[in-house]
Amino acid sequence: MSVLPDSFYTRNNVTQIARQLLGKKLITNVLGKKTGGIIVETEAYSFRERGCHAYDNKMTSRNKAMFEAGGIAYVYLCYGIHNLFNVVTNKQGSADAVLVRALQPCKGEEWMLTRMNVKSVKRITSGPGKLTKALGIDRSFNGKFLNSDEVWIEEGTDIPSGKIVTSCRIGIDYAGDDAFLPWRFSIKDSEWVSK
DNA sequence: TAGAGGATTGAT
DNA sequence: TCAATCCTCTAC
Repeated sequence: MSVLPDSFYTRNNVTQIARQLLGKKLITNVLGKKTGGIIVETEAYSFRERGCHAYDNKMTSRNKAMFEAGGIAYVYLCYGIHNLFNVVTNKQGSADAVLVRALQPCKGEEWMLTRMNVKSVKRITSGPGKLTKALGIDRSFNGKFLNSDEVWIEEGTDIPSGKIVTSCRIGIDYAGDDAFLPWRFSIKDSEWVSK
């Protein structure tokens, strides 16, 4: 199984990357415990629109990872509770990113069950805050390369465009008209996508 | 340095 | 429908 090359991430087309990440495998290796899943839901964010933390090229101590060259992780805390995992894309200085919203577990299910303190693998990764907990991702992953020993993305199944559902992004009402951009992508009929 | 709010979730 | 919970940003 091969890890995605840097050239996958550094393209200047964040929505295409968000679509192509569907079917790929996100894997973490935390304290020797390998866990991961197939990406089934993503959202694209770009500095060109208001839904993005880096809108209008505004760099802060929180979002500076987004301004790095594509191929690293951007992890931040939301609502004081949840770590959200993003894949940084585009070239250095162009702050685009893809939020991973849901996975289909495919590796280390027993560790994920332990982390989530549940007995069934169902729904343990069906949401951006839950999948980071299941995979052991926290803010120490911010800025990590996606070909490191601790987190990486592998080639997976190519999802034909007919199997991809496009919709509006979630939870960004403050973004005005940009909240209606069809930049959320998920695999049709997958039982693993978020609610 | 204080105050407001958020790319969510799960319980009510 | 709402609270949990704390980091981040903005304004003063």
